[in-house]
Amino acid sequence: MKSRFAPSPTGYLHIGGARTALFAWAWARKQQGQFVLRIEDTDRERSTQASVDAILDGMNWLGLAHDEGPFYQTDRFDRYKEIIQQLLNEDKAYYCECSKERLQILRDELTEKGEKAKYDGCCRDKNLSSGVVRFKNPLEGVVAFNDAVKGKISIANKELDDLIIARTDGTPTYNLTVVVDDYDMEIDTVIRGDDHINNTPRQINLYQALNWRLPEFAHLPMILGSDGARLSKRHGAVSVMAYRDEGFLPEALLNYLVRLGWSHGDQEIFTLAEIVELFELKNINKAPASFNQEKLIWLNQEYIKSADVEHLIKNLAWHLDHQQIDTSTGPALELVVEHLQERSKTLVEMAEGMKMFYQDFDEFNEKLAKKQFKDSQSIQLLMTKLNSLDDWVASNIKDQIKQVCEELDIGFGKIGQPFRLALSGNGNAGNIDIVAQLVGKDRTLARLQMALDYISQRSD
RNA sequence: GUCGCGUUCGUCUAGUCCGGCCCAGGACCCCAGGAUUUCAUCCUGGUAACAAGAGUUCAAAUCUCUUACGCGACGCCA
Repeated sequence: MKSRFAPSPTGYLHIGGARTALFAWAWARKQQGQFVLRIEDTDRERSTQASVDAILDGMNWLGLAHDEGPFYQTDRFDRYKEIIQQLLNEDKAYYCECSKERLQILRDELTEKGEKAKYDGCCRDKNLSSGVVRFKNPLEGVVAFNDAVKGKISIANKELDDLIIARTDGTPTYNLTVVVDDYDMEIDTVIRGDDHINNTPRQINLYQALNWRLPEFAHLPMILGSDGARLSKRHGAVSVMAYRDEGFLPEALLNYLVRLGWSHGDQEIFTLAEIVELFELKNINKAPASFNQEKLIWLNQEYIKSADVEHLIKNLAWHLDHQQIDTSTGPALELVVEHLQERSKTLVEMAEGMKMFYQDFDEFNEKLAKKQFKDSQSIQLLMTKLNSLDDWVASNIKDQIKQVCEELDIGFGKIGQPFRLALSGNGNAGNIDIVAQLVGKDRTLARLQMALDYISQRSD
């Protein structure tokens, strides 16, 4: 069994494409079959190597490995030509010399009359020998197929026209290449977006003209933006790699994507292995789904919370580099990541939260400092106590804080809050004793001194 | 416009094939409590939907028809 993902390289890998790829990949894996990657680059005007690279990068980051390919349609022009010639020889296709202008006028006229704009078959019987090549679509009858997600679909042949299968320059067009490739590559299940659903009857006619067996079709509903319109740039990030940049874990994105239009009862969280094991085409929804960033964030957080520290560190590398955080000196990365795991929605957040352990800062958050840094006595006392601490571990630090509370007869928060701010600069810190331990003795004392300086400066 | 496809809480969805167990369940978001050294996490609870109408039936979210709305296709793009 084989399925495929066949993007055209006219841009980066976007969310919709990624989900299509995921479904095709999951189905192949589930069947213990092969997953084929094919680059549909017949449109040479718009296809770019940069896009090919971007798609490959995206697939790679997601971890959707292909078993065959990537195949490039531009490498297969001889094969397409052969098929086009065969169709011409068998009188199943013909040359057409209608100009683009004539076609445009024809379309305008038909649209005006309220009819479907389709080619009128003008050159069908002219026996021409140059121009574009058109496929002789059957005039009568109905094309019907059973879509694995949409169910029975049928359309009358008279709704279809004679589609162009080769351009004036001889290059083949999509509807021809996709049929030839899916046949040659022995694709059993064609999984693609339902924007292709209207092409399917034309392709089926092509299969039949060629006497080829039909694959199964599974048309996935589109992904919509929050406003119900087709997902596009104005809805925010649509590129898969933008989600890496924003701090998402690939498996979280995959989990989110698989639940967009597919479900297995009430289960929300799926490991990759579970997706493969449980995936069924029949559980795919017919209706389009809206992309909801909040749920993605929730999932991401769930994944971060339960991930292996090592795994997080691996995925964090890009962010540390990007945010220019040098972790070569300072506390062990593992400990910091572990501490941040429960409090980071994204890897970007986590990296930001790491800064206080590896970088010094010049000033405190002004608003918080004004509120928290008032009493120098308690800070002074805390400093003295911490300074004399030999074994710099969280439990001892905690004891010292408690002692300060007792001696001064104040609540934990009274000293805890200023301490927290002193350590972090912005108040974003978790367990104060652990944070202090990780920040280290020297830096902790230096920052408390900074707080003291701040207080004396203000009172001047 | 024509053709195709679709329509369950704000969002993702379960249930629809084989009508009753559904005055519709789960999750995100939101709200209220609780726990906690801030935040976060965690726990408990709550709000909220079968697009509309007609029909079949003892019984319809589930079957049939009509309407509305949405999306897609209608390219020498894919």
